Amino acid sequence: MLDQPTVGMRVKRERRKEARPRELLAAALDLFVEKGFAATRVEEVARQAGVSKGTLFLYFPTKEELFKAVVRENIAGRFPEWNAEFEAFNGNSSELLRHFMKIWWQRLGASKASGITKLMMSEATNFPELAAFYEQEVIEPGLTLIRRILLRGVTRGEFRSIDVEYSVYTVLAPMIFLMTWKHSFGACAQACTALVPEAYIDVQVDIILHGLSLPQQAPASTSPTRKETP
Amino acid sequence: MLDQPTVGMRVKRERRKEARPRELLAAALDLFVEKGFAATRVEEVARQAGVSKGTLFLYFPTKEELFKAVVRENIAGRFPEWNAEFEAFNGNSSELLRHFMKIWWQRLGASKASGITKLMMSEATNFPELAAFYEQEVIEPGLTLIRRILLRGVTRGEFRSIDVEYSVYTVLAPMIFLMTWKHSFGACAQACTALVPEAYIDVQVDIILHGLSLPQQAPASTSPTRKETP
Amino acid sequence: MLDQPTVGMRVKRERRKEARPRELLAAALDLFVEKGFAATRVEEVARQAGVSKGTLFLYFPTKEELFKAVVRENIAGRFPEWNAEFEAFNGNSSELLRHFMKIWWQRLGASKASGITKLMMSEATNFPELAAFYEQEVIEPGLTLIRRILLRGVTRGEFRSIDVEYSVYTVLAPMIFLMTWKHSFGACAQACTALVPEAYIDVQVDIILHGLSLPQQAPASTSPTRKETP
Amino acid sequence: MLDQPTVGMRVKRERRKEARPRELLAAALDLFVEKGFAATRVEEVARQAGVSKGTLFLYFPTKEELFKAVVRENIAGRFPEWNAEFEAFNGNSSELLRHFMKIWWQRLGASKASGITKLMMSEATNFPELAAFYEQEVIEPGLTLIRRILLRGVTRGEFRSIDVEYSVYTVLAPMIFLMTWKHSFGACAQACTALVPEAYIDVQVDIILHGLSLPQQAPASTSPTRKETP
DNA sequence: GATGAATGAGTGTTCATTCAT
DNA sequence: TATGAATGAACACTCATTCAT
Repeated sequence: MLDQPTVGMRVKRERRKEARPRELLAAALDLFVEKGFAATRVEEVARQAGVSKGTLFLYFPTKEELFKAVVRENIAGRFPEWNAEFEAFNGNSSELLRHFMKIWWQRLGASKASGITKLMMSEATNFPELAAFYEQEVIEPGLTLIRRILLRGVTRGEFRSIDVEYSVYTVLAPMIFLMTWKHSFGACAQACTALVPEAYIDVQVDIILHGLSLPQQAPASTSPTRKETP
Repeated sequence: MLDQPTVGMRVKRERRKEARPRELLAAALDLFVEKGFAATRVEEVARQAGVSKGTLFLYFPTKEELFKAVVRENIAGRFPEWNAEFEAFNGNSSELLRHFMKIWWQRLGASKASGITKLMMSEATNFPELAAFYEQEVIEPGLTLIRRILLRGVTRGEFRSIDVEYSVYTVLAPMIFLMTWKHSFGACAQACTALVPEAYIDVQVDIILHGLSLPQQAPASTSPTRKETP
Repeated sequence: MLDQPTVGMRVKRERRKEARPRELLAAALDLFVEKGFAATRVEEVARQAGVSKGTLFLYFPTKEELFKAVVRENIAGRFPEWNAEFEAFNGNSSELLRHFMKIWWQRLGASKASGITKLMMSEATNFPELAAFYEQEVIEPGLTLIRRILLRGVTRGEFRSIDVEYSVYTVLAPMIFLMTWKHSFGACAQACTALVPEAYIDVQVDIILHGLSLPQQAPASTSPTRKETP
Repeated sequence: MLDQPTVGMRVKRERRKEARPRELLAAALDLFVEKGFAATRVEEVARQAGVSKGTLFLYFPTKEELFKAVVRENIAGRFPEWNAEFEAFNGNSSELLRHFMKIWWQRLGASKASGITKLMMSEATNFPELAAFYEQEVIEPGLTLIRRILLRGVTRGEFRSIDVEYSVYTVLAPMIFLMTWKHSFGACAQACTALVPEAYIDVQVDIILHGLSLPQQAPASTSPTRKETP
């Protein structure tokens, strides 16, 4: 996206050819996030990418495939990297969980890609094929990664032995909530619902780690979470 | 909704006339919750309410106004009742929080009304005015109630002194998540995303109370939460 | 079609409602015959019937269904009448066959409906569902009727015992040919391909009856066929 | 078509250049016959000819011109050969007619060329200029040949004196019908419309000869036609 | 000459909204 | 007041044709 040519620019055919899908995916991400799947017009995606409607269909055979490509490009394709980071991590599991949630926010939650998740929540029931795809490519790997983190903590004796199957949702829920919120009420900012994501995450992590900690000890890391004066 | 006449019933004209908007709103609630805003056909709403398409537009000038009316009609004033319950509660704050989340699920989360919340999340940005209304009438009182519960716990020395402003979201997030999930991926049930709400809530409450508990002690109540063998 | 209101006329809503399908079918017949199935635009059908495109879809859910309705109205629906005539016929089988082919021409072949058959020949391979429908609703009953006529002749000892299964095509082929021809080269009238249908049919019938007659005798009827001077 | 290079072959540039239109015409013939004019995609023609879409338009300015070229290329001058065969034929006229129809089927009807005729029937009205050309180059010589055969029979006292001008259609119709049928309903084979061409032709010839035979005698040849038990 | 990326007018179908009855 | 026939602006997707390379 760095050297993406502006619409008017004359560029070599071949370079454009290679750049096209990227430009289309960028435009599609923008518009899907802004308007949702159904309300986004393929023609507008094309226009925003600086091409004609027909050209879009040269690269993506249907609107649904365009959407899937957006999901792959922005979310699904990142799990290998995250899984690798998980496996390479050396610290204790509390640090791991905190690390995981922080980089999740930095790399996904704070980006436009978080809008995709909110979008899927909204449209899942109306586009079952899309929902199935998303479940398989995003939700399932995501849940698996969280599960592995929690199991690591339990196995290593760092977390108390909780019901892992349901505890994954304790980690997932605040993330999903944050993405959903950010693209709904967070975007219609009233005072009461203003939410500083980083602070929110700090607090969630803090409480979750407390919640997972072994009875006799405080959670391993005493991180710089926001705290009220005692 | 108790004396809502069944479609076939012969009722006095005047009563029907008054009942019309109610029947339309009931049908619209059903369908909006089931299919979302865009995918709901006004004709189907009318049919389900037992009137013609034209009649619907007699009462609601546009589909958007119908949607607004549905949301306004259904957010209902449950809060006075809940606030009263809060004030009358005598047990410790852990029990209070657990009680609150359980009855929330029973009375709201499990009902069709939870679909409204999911809907609002989906459509908030498309209906800013409505979003503001919803924030004021639903979200704000909800957050306030949660805040009071947490403050009670902290004040009474039952919870550790957390950042209350952000901790409310620790309570809110799992509820919002559950409602959203239930009406999205929960409805397209794949194996991996099956979620038994009551069990889910038990686990969340358990972890939250752990997370809020004072360092030196286990959470007050040893409730029937799902646990792995120690 | 007698009192079909002209487009501009103001007519009672109800009367129009009833007339609509007929007007649409008439327009559709015209255009399908003129341009073929694929090349006919539903919008033009609607316009020619004096309604908007949307209205057409109020009466016929798809273009294919519109076509089927045209086929039913103009061809398929006539077999009961023809079958009845067959059963009521009292003369000998030669007269029956001649009678059948003549009224076939008068009622179908000479009408615009003959264009439908030509059209189906052209588009059958591209619209398999339509082809199957046509085969079932038109071709099969048509072949059956011809088969019954021939069998009658053979059974009554009026025709020689031919291979009835293939002889039906001896009767069918000239009719199909005539319809096809009329709407193809017959419409681009060059001298050499001018074909007076009635005369053509007379000759075909004459030869067919000769061809079917018993060896020892001339065909029963000495009809007014065109003959060269002996 | 004998030395048409296979797609993958490396051939001298000049030879390929000359071969191009031929390859394109061959591909176009295949596809037009298989799918009809409208349903054939120029891109597929190009692909099947092993060139790019742009190249096709180098040789044929429009799809219509390609179609015209295909028809012109394929109607071929088979008539001199057939006329010569006619003139050299020594047997009686019944045998001649039977012979003629059989070789017609073997050499033309059974080949891809029969698809051209069906195509022309379908598209004649859309390509009047082409229709005129086809009439002059194919239909007229064909009718003339049939006319000569019939006249021969009448002149030699082998056929009864029928109206030759119209009787030619008695011969032509089953052939046209067979080609049309083969490329329409014959290709969507339902049980009821299955048609074995050779058997069909035998029966047609049999009946036609019977139909043409002099009153007092059976047709000259007692050929192996399909017959029911006497 | 040959390519194939790009175009954009055109198609069947949907649906919120109108309005004569 | 209530109806439901009628509307027409959209929309996803196609494909013959163009033209820079």
